[in-house]
Amino acid sequence: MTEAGPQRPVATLEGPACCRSGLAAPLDRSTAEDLARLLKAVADPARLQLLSLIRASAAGEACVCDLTEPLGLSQPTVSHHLKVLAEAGLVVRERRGAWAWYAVVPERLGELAAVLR
Amino acid sequence: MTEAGPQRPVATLEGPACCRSGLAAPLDRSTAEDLARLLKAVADPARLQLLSLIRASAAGEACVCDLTEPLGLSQPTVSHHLKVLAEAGLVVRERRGAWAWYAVVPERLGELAAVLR
DNA sequence: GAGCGACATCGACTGCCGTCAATGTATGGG
DNA sequence: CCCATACATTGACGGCAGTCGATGTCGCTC
Repeated sequence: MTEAGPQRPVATLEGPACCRSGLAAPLDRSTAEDLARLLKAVADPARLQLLSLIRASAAGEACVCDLTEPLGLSQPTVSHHLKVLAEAGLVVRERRGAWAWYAVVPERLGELAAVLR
Repeated sequence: MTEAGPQRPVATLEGPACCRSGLAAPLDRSTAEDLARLLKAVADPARLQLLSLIRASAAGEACVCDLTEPLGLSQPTVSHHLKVLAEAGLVVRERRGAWAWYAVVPERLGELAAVLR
């Protein structure tokens, strides 16, 4: 059921819209936990490499088989990391035949970057 | 000796200068680990609250005693988190009498944000 | 200088996270 | 229809990270 669950703890990050500068105002516990959850998804060497590899791919997307070797990790591990990234909304998955193609969501990365500065 | 160790694994993040867009090009393992180390320092609810609290303080700095209560954590735990942030270069410490004042380093946060987008 | 107050460090416990081998599921080809 | 391929899930293991109480250290005050 992990496939199409729209109510995930991914956090909105944008409260009342406007120019939220993130850490400008004191964060309450709940908001901080949401943000931390999202940052944890990126705070891993393997997942950072995955994001960079996918982004650097020809069409901006890549399948698992192309990612396993350059990372030097087993296929289940790569799948696991991609799932974490997907649940954080940082990548999207698209089944195409027997393959699963992953593409990064630049807007999501932008949100993350915007909150930090 | 932890006070003045200049050779810590904080990572430079800026390789050959220029406009490094971070995840644009494939990251090698070592670079990814450095970046992840830095992101891990921020990927924690308590530390995010600390950063926001310090930044929202009057003079842009705060002592431990002012941070313990709003976080609802023990003093040793707060000290621990501040040490992690300091080792990542995200905050600086200044002893003033019996108190220790912490201030955020906006440039460091900016670097982090720049790498993500 | 003796005692107090602010912070740092230590040691221990607990839970979470990254990793893999083994297994399950589905798609496509012969 | 059966097998090979691509990917996901499960279960288990090891290590790390967050938390606290207890203790250590430094500066201030009387």
